[in-house]
Amino acid sequence: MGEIVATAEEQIQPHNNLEAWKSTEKASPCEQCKLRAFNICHYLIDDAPAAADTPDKSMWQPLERQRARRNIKSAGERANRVSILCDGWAFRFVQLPDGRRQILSIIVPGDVITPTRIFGEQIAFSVQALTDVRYQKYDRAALKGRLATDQRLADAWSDLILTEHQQIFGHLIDLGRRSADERVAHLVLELKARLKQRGLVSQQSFEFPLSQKIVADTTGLTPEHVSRVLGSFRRAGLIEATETWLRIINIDGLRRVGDLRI
Amino acid sequence: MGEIVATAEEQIQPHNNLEAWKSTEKASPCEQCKLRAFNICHYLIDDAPAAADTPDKSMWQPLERQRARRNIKSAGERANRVSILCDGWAFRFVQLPDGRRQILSIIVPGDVITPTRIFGEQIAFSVQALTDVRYQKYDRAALKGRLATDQRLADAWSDLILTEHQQIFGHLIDLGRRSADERVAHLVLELKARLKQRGLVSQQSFEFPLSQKIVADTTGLTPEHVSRVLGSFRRAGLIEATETWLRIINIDGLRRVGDLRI
DNA sequence: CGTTGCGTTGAGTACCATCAACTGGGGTGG
DNA sequence: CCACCCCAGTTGATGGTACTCAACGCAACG
Repeated sequence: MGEIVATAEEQIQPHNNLEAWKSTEKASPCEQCKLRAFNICHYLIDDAPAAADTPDKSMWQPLERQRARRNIKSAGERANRVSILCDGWAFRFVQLPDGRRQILSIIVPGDVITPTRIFGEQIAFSVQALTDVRYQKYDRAALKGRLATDQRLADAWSDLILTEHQQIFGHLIDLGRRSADERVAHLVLELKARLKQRGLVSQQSFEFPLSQKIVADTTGLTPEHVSRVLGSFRRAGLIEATETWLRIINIDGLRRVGDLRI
Repeated sequence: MGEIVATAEEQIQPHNNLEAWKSTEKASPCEQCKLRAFNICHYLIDDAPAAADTPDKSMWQPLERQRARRNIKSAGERANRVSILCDGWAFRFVQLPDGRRQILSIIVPGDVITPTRIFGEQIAFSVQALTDVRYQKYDRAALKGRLATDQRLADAWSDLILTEHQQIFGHLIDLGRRSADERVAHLVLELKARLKQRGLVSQQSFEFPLSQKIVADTTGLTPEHVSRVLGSFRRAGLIEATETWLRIINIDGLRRVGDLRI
């Protein structure tokens, strides 16, 4: 882990817009959000129909915050809010009584934390913050109301659910039928693709705040083995990584390992 | 595999209502369906609102049929129909170019084949018939229309999607964090629970038309290992099985192996 | 300066895959 | 009617991938 992605931090600063929010919190926190152009918020805010029945006071609420390693939601909890992750990373997971843990999916900035919550109050998994996070809550009923009248928002939300489904299926294939190398490479490439859609990748390098324990619990491996796999990737000149950033050096090589087409 | 569940076939005959349909095919094929009380069709047909805007001619269409081992849908295909499996079993799967195959889920009689198709035309997986099957197709747009006006149907459909989600999450946990024994036991118990909801379990015994190759592709194992696991279950007095039926002898023992609570 | 958490590395091992041979049943064709 | 094949399942031998257990370095932190 000696080699450092020296310039990465200057290139992208996903957190810096938060500094701006702090000072203007009485206005909409979404005002200066750089993700808005690339995620569902575009349809919620910018593209709202002219006759929007909801000047939606919920949109002017201050953001919720949570610190790294704290749970945002717990399995079985009931709630009538749908949250969107404005800043920071999180993950959905299930904790088994004997200590085993399976991470169901990683949530990156701009994602909806619980897209299926529009269908029901309860969720079957817990959500934990991976970094310090801020998120916006929307009232479930109000959202459902808007989905009923705003066709473009409804379509976008449908897309969200379908995309999530495909991600889960990809994950199932990884866990059921792919080797450790394939799983890890695939995870890296998938996260890169998702971050790219949000404008958070530059020069093949991006924020990657996953500890090896988190990677292990996502890919169904042990942390020790993840260390070996990532080590082999590094020695093969495929990637470079620090604690919080990752740069893909040889993307074709990495794809050869883990971007197996479905 | 010597021991036979001698009386099972007399106890339940899930296929026999089809014989009735054959002779009355000009009427609604759903007329005599025994599953209707237990699945989404209840809300589609029996519980239709008085002012149903749709005397839905689609409901009077003859059933589609497909023979065992043939694909019902292929990944990437576009279609504007949502299908409900009236009779027989099927499975959703992804075929990898190198021959590996992962089964995403098993579809039992009464299930919606593609619940998420209401959100979009395309699906990411293929569906294959496991036995001879018959299914009813509904027009996606018409269904969406009814969902918009019929609250109980909409709620039922939401439930469908949430339930499917939870099943998938359970599957992810199995593949990522559970041993072969646990996976197989869990699969058996999950299918039993789902069949029970449809009134298709009697005396702990139920139809089970999955070959060991199918079980292997579902659980991420090899057929040989599935054979060993099922063999050990049989020798331990947990289950009895024929090619198409399965009886749980010692449900507590089986639960101790694979019903680990989430 | 001890502690704690994370990553790395090594040695030994277990679980499951792979390869192979064999069985029995069902279908097919001579 | 029998020979044959094919498929599903079983069983054994062998091996590899990834796990387990353990020790250690290192940075952050109180």
